Amino acid sequence: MLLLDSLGRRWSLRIIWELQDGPAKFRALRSACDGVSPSVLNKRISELRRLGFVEKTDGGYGLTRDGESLAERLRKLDRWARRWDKRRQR
Amino acid sequence: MLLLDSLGRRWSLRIIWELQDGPAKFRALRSACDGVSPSVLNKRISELRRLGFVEKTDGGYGLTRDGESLAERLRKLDRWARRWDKRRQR
DNA sequence: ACTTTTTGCTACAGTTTTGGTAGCGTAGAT
DNA sequence: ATCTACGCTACCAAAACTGTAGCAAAAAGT
Repeated sequence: MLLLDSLGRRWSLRIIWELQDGPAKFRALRSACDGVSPSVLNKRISELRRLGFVEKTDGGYGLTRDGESLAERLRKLDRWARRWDKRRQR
Repeated sequence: MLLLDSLGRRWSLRIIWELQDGPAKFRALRSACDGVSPSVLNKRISELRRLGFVEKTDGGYGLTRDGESLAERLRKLDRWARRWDKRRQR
């Protein structure tokens, strides 16, 4: 599966998720991601930039157009997951 | 993000993905997943069963209704990823 | 009944990935 | 000069994953 080959590693999608409301700086992004270690975060950011999902903006790291598009898909998936979780708890 | 909390670990979504065309037995599922080690596969299967995405059927391990529903979402995401990849290669 | 094959799964050691903390070098503000 | 915030690297410990071997039970074949 192509998506998971690129984004299946830990924190990849989470980073996209945390950037969906606008750019964030390295340290802010770090604490948004439960304090992921800076080495891993840096590695992920590099990968996401190479893939074209994330870019450096004036306000920190932000999503590209592709990144925004992916974030929208993730929101859909998240809505589904929430419904699933509610059904599940009954 | 709720979905990734549950399914963010390696092979979780891949297993769902590989089961989308019908049940598979342990060893077949294993080789479908690039020969993931049996210990990890067993762990993931247990988690997915506990979450209610996978169940034991007569033909091996198969998707529950929730599992099928998730697989459908993954297919949509995969279609998006393929389009993204094509655009990207230009 | 007996052998053979297949199955799900465990055990173990080695490698890779991630976690956690400390801190460097730079840049701007005071 | 000092202080603060920044991105980022280094380092080691811990956790996760890999790869292989092999067991016990069930199924299948003869």
